Amino acid sequence: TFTQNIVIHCLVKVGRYGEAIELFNSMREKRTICPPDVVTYTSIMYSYSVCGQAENCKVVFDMMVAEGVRPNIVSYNALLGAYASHGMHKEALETFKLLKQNGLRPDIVSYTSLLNAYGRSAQPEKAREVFNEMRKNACKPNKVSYNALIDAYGSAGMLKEAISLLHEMERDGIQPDVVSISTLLTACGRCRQLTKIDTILAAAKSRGIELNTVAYNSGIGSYLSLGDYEKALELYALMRTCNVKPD
RNA sequence: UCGUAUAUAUUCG
Repeated sequence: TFTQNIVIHCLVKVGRYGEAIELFNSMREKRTICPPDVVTYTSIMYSYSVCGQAENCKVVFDMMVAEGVRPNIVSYNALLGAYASHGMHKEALETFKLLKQNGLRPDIVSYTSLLNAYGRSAQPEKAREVFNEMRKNACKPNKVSYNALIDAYGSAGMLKEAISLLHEMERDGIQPDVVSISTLLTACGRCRQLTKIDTILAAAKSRGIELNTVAYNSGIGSYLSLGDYEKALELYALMRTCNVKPD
């Protein structure tokens, strides 16, 4: 079972989902030799999540329960992640409640996924509530949690709040990273505040955060989305100067 | 890091 799980994991990572499911089904058929365990089911749930098939992710989750394997926190988190990626906050919240009903404690991944579900459905205030609840339950938000909340505000047009989280995280002892910066650069375009791009680039520089390709793309994309081609080209030139590869 | 699974950024059809 352990060996097969590793193979399934590899197949999923390289995008050979059909073969992963084939192997999964063969394990279920010959249950006496290598029966699927909680990791097997969860890996398959994850593969459906990656394919954007939240419904099938839930089907496998139910299948696991029906076949006598207890979902653990990672299984619930995989389902939460599938819902979150589609902004399906209602289903995500139900899953979150269900996990607690089954005696499991939400961990940082659970909270961050639920937060993200609200962020993706344009409900930054609900995302903030989840963030606060996380702390109340002695679950310290990390870099990923902060970045997800920054994106929740940025996607909702609340650039001020997004930027102030940069300072809030530092006060909390957490260093912003290139994802934080990239998220904010994207937010500048969505919030139509291109003048903040320079502010954010300066903030990155002063913290020693090196921008990568995605981060430059974010900034250039923000300029382009509002038609500021001059600034877009300028940023592209900076990217070349810094030896960051365009894609 | 200590044999396998889960959460955050650019592309908006």
